[in-house]
Amino acid sequence: MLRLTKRTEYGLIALVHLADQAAAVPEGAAPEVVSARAIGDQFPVPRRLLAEALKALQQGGILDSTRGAQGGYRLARPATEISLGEIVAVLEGAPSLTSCAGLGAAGADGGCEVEPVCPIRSPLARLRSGIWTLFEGVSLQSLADRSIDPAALFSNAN
Amino acid sequence: MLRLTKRTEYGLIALVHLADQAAAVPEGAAPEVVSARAIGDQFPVPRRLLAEALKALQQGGILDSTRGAQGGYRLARPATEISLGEIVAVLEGAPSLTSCAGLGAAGADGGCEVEPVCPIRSPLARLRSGIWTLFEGVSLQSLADRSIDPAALFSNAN
DNA sequence: CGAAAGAGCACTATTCTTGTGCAGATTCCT
DNA sequence: AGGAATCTGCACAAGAATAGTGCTCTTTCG
Repeated sequence: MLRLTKRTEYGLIALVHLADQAAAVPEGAAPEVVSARAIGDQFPVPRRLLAEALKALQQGGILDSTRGAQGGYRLARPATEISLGEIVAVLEGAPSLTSCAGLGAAGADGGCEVEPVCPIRSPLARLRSGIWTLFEGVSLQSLADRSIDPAALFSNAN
Repeated sequence: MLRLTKRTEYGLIALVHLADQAAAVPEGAAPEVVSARAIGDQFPVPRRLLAEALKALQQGGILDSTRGAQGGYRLARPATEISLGEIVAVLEGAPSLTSCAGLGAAGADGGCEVEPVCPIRSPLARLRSGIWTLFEGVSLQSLADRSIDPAALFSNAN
C-alpha cells in the first residue's frame, strides 16, 4: 500500500532542514551537524518520533550521525543525489513491486496467464508503480527548494 | 494522508472493468449494465466490499446504477472524462488541501507568517499536492488501457 | 568526571481497515 | 400477482498499524 505516514513526514521535515543547512555553507566544506533536539525545537514534532525517523535514515545510509556531545546528523550525500524514492523506501519499507512486465512481448495481450486475477496488473498496482517511478526522479534538493510549485514537483527536471 | 486502500482497489478494478465493457460497445450507444455479482465472479474480491465501493462511486456521480432484476452499474460519463483524482476523492474522502499558495508574491519568502510550522508547507503536504495534481490529469481511460506502461502513466498526455 | 547526544528496547492506546451479516426497497420476468 | 434478482443502508467484530511515551545504555566533548 502506498501510504505516507507521520514518521515519513517527520523524516522529510528533518531532511529538508538539513538540506537547508548544507546549502547555507559556502561550498562543499564541512556542513555543521544538527542535533535532533535542535530540530525538535524548531518544528512542532514529537522528539521521540523524530529521533526514530533520523535513526532509520542513518541506518539507510542517507544520513551520517555523530555521537556524543556536540553530535548530530548531516546529509551523507549532496541533496541532489538523494532521491525521494530512496527516502520513502527507508522510512516505510520497500514497496515490494514484484515485476511481471519486462518479459518481452510474449503475446498480443502480454502473455500473463492469470491476467484477470493477477495483482500485478491491478489498476492500483500500476498506479503504485507509476508513482514510484516519479518518486525516484525527484531529489531532496527539489523538495527543499520552496520556490518550486508543488504541482510542478514531478513535471520535468529535478 | 495519501493512502490507497483495498476499497479503492476494488473500486478501480470495477471501474476498469466497466470501462472495458463500454469500449466494447460499437459506438456511443447503450453500454450494458454490469451487476456487482458479475464483477465479483470475475475477480477475487469480496462482493460485500465491492458493493460498498460501487455504492460510493454511484453517490459520487461517477457511476449510474439501475436497480431491480437485470440491474447493475454503468459509467455515468465516458472514461476519458473521469479523472483518477475524482475517483480517489470519492473512494477515500477529499484530501483536504487547504490552499495557502496562490496569494501572489507577498514577500521574497512568500509571506506566510507561521512559515516554519505551517503544515501546508511541510514537505509531505507539498508532495501530496503534487501527486494530487497528477491524479487529476490521469483519466480512467488511460488506466484501463493496459498497453500503457505504468511508468509512463503520469508522463504526458492522458 | 559530568553533561550532551545518539542508539536501542518495550509498552500502551487509539484509530483504521477489512470483512461479514441481515433487512429493506426496487424492478424485471414468469 | 408473485418470485427472483439487484441495489441500498446500517451495525458489528477482529485484526493490524500508527502514534506516542519512558527509560537505560553507550559514546564523545569539555
